[in-house]
Parts: sequence; structure tokens; C-alpha cells
Amino acid sequence: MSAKNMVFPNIESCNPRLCISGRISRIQRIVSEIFRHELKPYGLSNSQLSILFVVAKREAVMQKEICDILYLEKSSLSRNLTRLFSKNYISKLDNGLVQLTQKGKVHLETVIPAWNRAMVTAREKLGNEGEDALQLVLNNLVN
Amino acid sequence: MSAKNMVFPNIESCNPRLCISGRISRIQRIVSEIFRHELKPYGLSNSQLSILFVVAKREAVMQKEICDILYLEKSSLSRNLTRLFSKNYISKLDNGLVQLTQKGKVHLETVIPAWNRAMVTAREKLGNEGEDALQLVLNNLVN
DNA sequence: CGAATAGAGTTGTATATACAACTAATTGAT
DNA sequence: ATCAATTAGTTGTATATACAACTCTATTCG
Repeated sequence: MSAKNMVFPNIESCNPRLCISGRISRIQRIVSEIFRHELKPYGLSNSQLSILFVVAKREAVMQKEICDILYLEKSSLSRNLTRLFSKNYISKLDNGLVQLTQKGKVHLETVIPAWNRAMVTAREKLGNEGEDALQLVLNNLVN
Repeated sequence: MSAKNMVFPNIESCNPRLCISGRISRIQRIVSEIFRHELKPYGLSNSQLSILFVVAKREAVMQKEICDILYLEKSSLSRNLTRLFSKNYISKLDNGLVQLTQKGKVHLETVIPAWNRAMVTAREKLGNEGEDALQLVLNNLVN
């Protein structure tokens, strides 16, 4: 049998539509678009907003803590923070703790209505059972 | 009231833990890590594998078709394809259709067992109801 | 105390992704 | 048939992300 006639049993029998990574990536691209477009006028990315949220709720945090909460690699966070520093939304204390600046608080306060609009749009698509399903997926993964 | 004493009702009342984008991003980082580590020895990223899967199952496809299936921006796909071309896993026909090369088929066949291992690991975490929930989320988003 | 170790953070490098602006090619309308 | 408009794809630019290798600091142990 020549190479051209080789058969590929794995390729033939696999079902890529079941790929868990692929399905999550598609979900991620669909949903992040909703938030990206709402947040764009405010100059904040989804990631940046999620970091601001953590810092706002914790008052003063170690980077490590943010990484653990967001499941984010320390180097990814480091670079995201650089962008937030340069916009003066956060500052770093002597002991390394990260805090929102006054400007950061004011901006976050301003952005939240846009975030709420994105949440409404996303919820319209997901429905209640979709949102519950999302939480179930997350719970199963983190436990 | 001075600026320092300003209150931020949106910040105080919002619940970032409910953020749909944030929850999906965390899910994505957790799951993609599983697949990334299984695929790494084979020199394929999650995205590259998902593209190979589409091309394999369709035999010959337009880039636009791949984009539609994966919810991927055309420029993102264009650059992913460049990396797959350079590894000689895919080729482009005169009419622009993308195909797997023989080398691409052989490599994909080789990689699928690793993909299956990642699927097992992910399913162990998700459980059956987690996997169903994932599909529900995707279905609600695409309809 | 002083060396070894561990932990937090940064930087180099690579892929992934999107948007905007562009090119090329095809299609449609008159 | 020609010109306009749409469509596919590429390239410039920016953010997001991870891993590896590094620095710096703090802690632990001999």
C-alpha cells in the first residue's frame, strides 16, 4: 500500500466537535466580543477590568493574590499591570501591594454601567440556565 | 465633601464574581493549560490543532469557512495558518482552498492520542454534567 | 552569621487574538 | 462591458497570555 493510500483511523474516528478546549475557546471569543465592544469607549480591556475589580474589592493586594484569583500567570499579570500603571489607574505601595488610585476608582465607577450593559447582553444570550451552567463548569474545574 | 471621601456606589454594589466574561476567561485558562501541556511535545498549540481538525474533516476548505466554524477573526486565522504552512502541515490550492498535506495528516494522526488524554483529564474535572453544561452554554450562545 | 533556598516579580521570546486599513478578486447593476 | 460594491485574504499595530530565565528579597538551616 502506497503512502497515498494510508488510512488514518484516529482522524477518521475522532470527533473534534466534542473538543472541550475548542468549545471553550469558541465560547470565549463570542462572549469577550460583547464585553470588548461595551468597554472599548472607556479604554479598558476585559482583562484590565477584571484586574481593577479584584484590586477594588480587596483594597490592597499582592500580585500573587490577583494571579491566584484570576488563574493568571504572574508574567501576564505583570504586563497587564504595566498598562494600568501607565494610565494611572493603580499604584504600587512600598511593600509591593497594589491599590486603585483615586483616578482608577473614578474611572471604574464610570465603566461599571457599560459592564452592566454587557452583562445584560450576555445574559440575554445565555439565559438563566446558561448562566447556571457556566457556574457549574467553573465550580467543577476549580474544585 | 472632599474627593478623598467620595463614595462609589457602583463599585460598592457590583459583584465582579458574577462577571460572565471573567468566569469564561478563568475557565479558558484552566482548560487550555491541560491541552497545552499534552500537545506541547508535538509542537502544536490548541488553536493550531483546532484548525487542523477542521481542515481534516472538510478535506478542502476556504479560510472563511474555518473562521465561521471557529468564530475566529480572519486575520487571526491568517497568521495561524502561516505557522501551519511553515511546518508543512497544510497547503493552499490554486483556488485558495486549504488542505492537509500528507505530513499534516500523519502528524495529526500521531497527535490525536495526546488530545484524547487531555480530553480524559478535562472530563475528569468537568464530569458528565459539567460537559453537558458546557455544551448548553455554547448552544445558547450560537443560537 | 552566612549560605542555600524559596518566593515574588520582571523581562525575553513566542503564540493568539482582534481591529483597521489595505489589496486582490469577484460579483452586480446599469 | 464597465464601474461600483462586496468579499476574501494579508499586513500593521496593539493587547493577552504563557514559559523560561533572570533578579531581588526574605527565610530557613547549619
